Amino acid sequence: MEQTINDTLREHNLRSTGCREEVLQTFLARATALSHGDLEGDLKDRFDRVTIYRTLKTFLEKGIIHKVLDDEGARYALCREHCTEDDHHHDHVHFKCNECGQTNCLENLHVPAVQLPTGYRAQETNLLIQGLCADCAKSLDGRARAF
Amino acid sequence: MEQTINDTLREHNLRSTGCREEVLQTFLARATALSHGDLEGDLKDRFDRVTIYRTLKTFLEKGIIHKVLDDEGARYALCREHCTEDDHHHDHVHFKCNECGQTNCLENLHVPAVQLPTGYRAQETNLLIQGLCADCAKSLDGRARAF
DNA sequence: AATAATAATGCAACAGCGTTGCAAATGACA
DNA sequence: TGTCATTTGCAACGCTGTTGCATTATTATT
Repeated sequence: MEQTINDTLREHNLRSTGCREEVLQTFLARATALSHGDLEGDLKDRFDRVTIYRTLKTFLEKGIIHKVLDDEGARYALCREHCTEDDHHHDHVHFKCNECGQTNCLENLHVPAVQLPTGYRAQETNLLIQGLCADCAKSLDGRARAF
Repeated sequence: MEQTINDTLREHNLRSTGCREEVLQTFLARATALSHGDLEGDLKDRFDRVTIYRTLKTFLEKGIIHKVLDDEGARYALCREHCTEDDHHHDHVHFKCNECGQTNCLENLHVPAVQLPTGYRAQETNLLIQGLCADCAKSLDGRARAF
């Protein structure tokens, strides 16, 4: 694992540093879209806020993570497909649960094509669906039945 | 026009005040999604920043404007359909031009349905397409041909 | 293993966004 | 016209994200 992380950094031409390793580690462990605040919560005693910001920026540029549009501020998630500096490709759907607050990539759902008006050209697409994730929907149903 | 604005406010149970009239006026005049900063630019000599924030918040709650997801911060646009406090309904596409920076509602393009994984429930959907609007695409082509 | 070159970090400072509390001003309505 | 609830402006604050600069760590090279 330790190895995987350093391999990933090296593959993207980045030096291995404590902050980068731990940020990447956190993304792998949490497996959900994280905000800067989420990361700062975990890492602030060991690293400076600014360093975390710069790490996110670097990872974004190098294609290790991608930005996830959220109704409140920015989040980031690992690129599962192999992205590089020049070729970030993400056309999957993002889902935010209004109950637990988690935002996730639905990797295998990709954004349906939309017929734009004449002359318009699409470059990037971002689809965010908000609602209830399977877990929350289930436990809310359970709670409702109890009444 | 002046009349329309006050009617709209009244319909949503809001008092007519200078700031509300001018903010609404600005939305009608600019016909594009506006950020708080855009409004502040136009109105800051007449109204306080905070008042503009509160006006946006009120309009949002009452269903006069809706939030538009943007890659950098929040924007707002008029609700064309008739929304109320309890019933905000927006399933149209938002388009942001990477050249001129404008974000617009494509009212008549609505978001295609997506088959979510089992157990998931959708409540809101937000599709942002970024690229070139017709005007910018055309003028960029023209410029390219000149070389 | 030591070094030099380059890159990353921490710190301080700053700008912008968005919110809150409170006193003063304003709008709606009798 | 006066009353009351609502809205406004102001001051202050916290959070997000950025920049410049001196220090420290990583990497490649000898």
